[in-house]
Amino acid sequence: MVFDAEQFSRPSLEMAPLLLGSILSRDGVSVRITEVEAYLGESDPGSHAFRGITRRTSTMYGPPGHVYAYFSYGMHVCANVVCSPEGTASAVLLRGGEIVSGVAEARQRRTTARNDRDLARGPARLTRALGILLTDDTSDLNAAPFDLELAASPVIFMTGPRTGVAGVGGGINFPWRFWIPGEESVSPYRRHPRG
DNA sequence: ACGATGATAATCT
DNA sequence: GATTATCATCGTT
Repeated sequence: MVFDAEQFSRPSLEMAPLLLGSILSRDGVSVRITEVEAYLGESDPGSHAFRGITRRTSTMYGPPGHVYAYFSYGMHVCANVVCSPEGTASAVLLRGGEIVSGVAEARQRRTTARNDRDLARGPARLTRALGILLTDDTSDLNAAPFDLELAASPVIFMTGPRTGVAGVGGGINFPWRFWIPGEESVSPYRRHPRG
């Protein structure tokens, strides 16, 4: 046990900045988290759980400190940390990080990465570098093959609009993206044309 | 540096 | 059948 799962019984908006600087390991590769996004659940128009519980979102209603993994754009896996008590949907999407050990392993999984900076820059790249699959959905982060070490002390961070969220949930009314300023592994901000 | 585009499939309506 | 919490690649500055 490397963290107290009770810590994640709070809303994802509170947990998101605390995950910055934390180290997530899986199967020989360790990533220092540098960018995340908070999703509040049923009250959040940008959240998968906005329209209630479905087969996919049921994990977000599960116990905190577990993995919510979903399949995206036909070829990518993205990973969240479930927050809030069981029964309440809330999660923090892991958007990017820096490989701090197991670079060779990560490179084997991320053969298209041209440099080490790109190994885990972006949510789908991060899961790929760690070897996270759809079958890791609902996994406990306190048990093998995972290991999560929360940052010992709070980190300086910045906030802004969430990336890639369509509709009203993506506007500046929901500045729920958090990142460590100056980090190479933080994805550049992109404006998304909305038709 | 940035913008456009195709790839590709689980989930939901 | 539509939508999508994306990435790699190619083109242009």
